[in-house]
This record gives sequence, structure tokens and C-alpha cells, in this order.
Amino acid sequence: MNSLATENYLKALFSLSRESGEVNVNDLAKYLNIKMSTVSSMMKKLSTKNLVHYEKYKPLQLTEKGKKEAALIIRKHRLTEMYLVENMGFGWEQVHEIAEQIEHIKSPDFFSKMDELLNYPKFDPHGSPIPDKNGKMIRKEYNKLSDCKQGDTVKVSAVINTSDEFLNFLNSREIYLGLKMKINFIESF
Amino acid sequence: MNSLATENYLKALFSLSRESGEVNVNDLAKYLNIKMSTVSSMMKKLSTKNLVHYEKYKPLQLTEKGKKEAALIIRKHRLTEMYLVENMGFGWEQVHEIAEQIEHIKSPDFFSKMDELLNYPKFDPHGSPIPDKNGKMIRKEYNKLSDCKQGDTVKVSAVINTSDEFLNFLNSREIYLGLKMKINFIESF
DNA sequence: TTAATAAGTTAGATTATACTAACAATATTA
DNA sequence: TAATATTGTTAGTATAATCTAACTTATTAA
Repeated sequence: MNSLATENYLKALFSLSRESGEVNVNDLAKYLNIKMSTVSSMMKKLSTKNLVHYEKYKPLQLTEKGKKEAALIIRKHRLTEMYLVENMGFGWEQVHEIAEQIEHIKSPDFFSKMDELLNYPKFDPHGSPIPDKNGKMIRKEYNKLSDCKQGDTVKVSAVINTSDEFLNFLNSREIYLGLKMKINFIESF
Repeated sequence: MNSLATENYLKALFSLSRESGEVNVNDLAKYLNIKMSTVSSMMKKLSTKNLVHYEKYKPLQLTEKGKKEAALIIRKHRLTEMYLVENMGFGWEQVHEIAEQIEHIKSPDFFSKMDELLNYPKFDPHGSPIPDKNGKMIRKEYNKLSDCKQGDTVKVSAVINTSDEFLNFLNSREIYLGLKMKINFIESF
């Protein structure tokens, strides 16, 4: 069984490697707010557990096993977020912090029940895909809003920045998932 | 903020001291499945945090602060159990393990939401009282079934033994909270 | 292409929680 | 009450995860 810390390393590596192809010790250290020296030694340990491929001075890479375990944690996170929004009435800007903790709960039944009660959702409240029970994740390529120009008409399918601040900004503009809108002028963010 | 381990010590002390007046190092060690030496050193630490009164060779006692913190964890545990049964459809024999983990979640909002959705319940699915937000707990004195005799008519108000095994036994006999029954003959358990 | 900067590693310290083994206090009982 | 058993403490060890400081490798830029 993986420790809390280990789960967080796996998740971080998984997320970072989708965003930017290569993940370096430094990237991971910054992301997790810990020192590079700590990352170095953890990578050695995780590699003995076959969760990451690690060679000194080389970029970090999850093994297949590591990827799967990471995806399953992300599955728990996203199922939880969906449950909190759909079945408990939380706002999409409130659920990240709670899901961040609940994702570490060890109870397959708990998460299957959520899945069932939500009717096997494919996306979380921010439009991110929920990996399946085998850790397989649908990959959709959306256009980034920053690549659109004034006058375009777009449908909001997902948000990348899930900070409270940004989600509250969207709430205040009454922007939500599925909304079709025409870009009239461009604001910061 | 208390660590997971600390929360478990507080909860154990709280429970043990209701059952049996005095709690000794040995009792706690057995209950938590750890060695007495570990308990000794943790008690020193918890006493510096004003959570327990600790004097060498004396019985252990929670301080008022310790009692309150323990009660608040138990509140989270019992609210969770109630939520799992009432809003998610789990059986009363399934919820203990899950609640044991969720009780450590740090999010006042999460538990207030459960409380609200459950309409501010006073008891958990096993009939145990749920402490209020200040850690105050209703104390009801029920008659123990073991003190009843054949021919008595009783109402099942709460169960003390919340093991899977025992709860499944009750399920198989169709015995549930609130049931009024006449004691025809006495079985083991 | 070397000097400076950034990134990464190693060794050793620190904190939390647990353990074992040796010893001390208390309780039990013959 | 003396002998024995039980309970509790202390000292020292272990592991996980973190840190700092010193050092090494790699990258960048003059």
C-alpha cells in the first residue's frame, strides 16, 4: 500500500507529464513545494518500487504501474469532485480541497458507490475526464480559449485553471460548462 | 493541527474512559495495538499539548481540551456513518471502516454539509449519539440486553458491538434499531 | 570554450511514530 | 510479607519524509 506522500508524488508526476512532456526533479520540487534533495531521494525509493524510471540527471518518468496507480488516484479525486457538486450541492470552486483529501481514502466500495450514484460520469465538474477503473483516461483535445480571437463563437467544455479565484471569476460572469458564447472582447486571466 | 496518530489516541482515550472509568497505559496500548512504551512517550507529548493529564504510573485522563477534540472527531465519524447509510445506501455493517478514515478529513464545510443534508441527526446508524459542534454529547442510559430475561419486551435502541460480524448476525435475524421485540429465548453473542 | 549559473546529488540532521530490551514500580498471591 | 507477575518507563534503534549544506554535473552565455 502506498503512503500518502507516495500518492502525491505519483499524482504530481502524472499531471506534470501531461502538461509538459518532460518532468525534471526541479519541476516536481516546485510543484510539491519541497526541496530537490527530497525529490531525489524519493525518486530512488519509488524506482525500487517500480513506480518510476529514475536515472541520475535524467528526466523523471512514471512506469506503467506508476501511471496506472496515479490515474486511479485521479479517478478518485474527480469522482469525489463530481459527487460533491452533484449530490451534495457544493460549488465547483469549493470541491478541490476536499477531494484532495478524500482521494486518499482506501475503500473501493466507497468510490464504486459514488460512481453508481452519479451514474458512471465521464467528466468531473471542471470538464476533466474521469479515468476508468483500469486507469484508462479519455483524451479530448479542446481548443484553448487563448488561441481564439474576438468574434469567434465557442462552447466552454473544460477549465484548466481550477483555482478558487478563477472559478469565482467565471461564476461572477455566469460562465459555466456547456455554455456557448461569442467572444466580444478579451479580458485578462 | 493534530496528526492522524494524535487524533486516534484522543478518540481511543475518549472511548475507553466511557466504558471503564480508568484508562491505563496498558489498556490504551492493547486497544491501539501498539506497545506500552509508545503509549508512554506519546502521553508525554500529548500532555505538553494540554490534551491529556499525565503523571507517571497514574491512570490517563483527557483534559477538557482533549475531550472536546475527541468528541469532535467522534462527531465527524458518526455523521459520516449516518450519511453513508442514509444518503448513499450502505448497510450499517459497512460504514465503520470508511468513517474511520473520513473522520480525519479537515474541512468544516464538508461535515456541515452532511449535517444539513441529514437534517441535523442526533444519533448514528448504530444508535450512538452524535456530539454537537461544541463537542457536547447527549448521554442516554439504555438497559443492556444482557440484563434482560426471557419474556421481557424490549425496544432495540442502540448496539454497542458494531463489528461486521455481529451486525450481520442482527441483519440475518432482521433485528434493526427501533424494533420492539419480545425475548423468547437467549442466544449467544 | 571557459566562466558563471542552474539543476541535481549526497551526506548528515531533524521530527514523528513506532519498536526492542533492560530496568523500575506496582500489584498479586502464596 | 516475600516472591512473582504485571505494568510502566527509559534508553536506544528504525523508518519515513523532510531539511540544510557541501559538492557535482549540466546548461547558458560572454
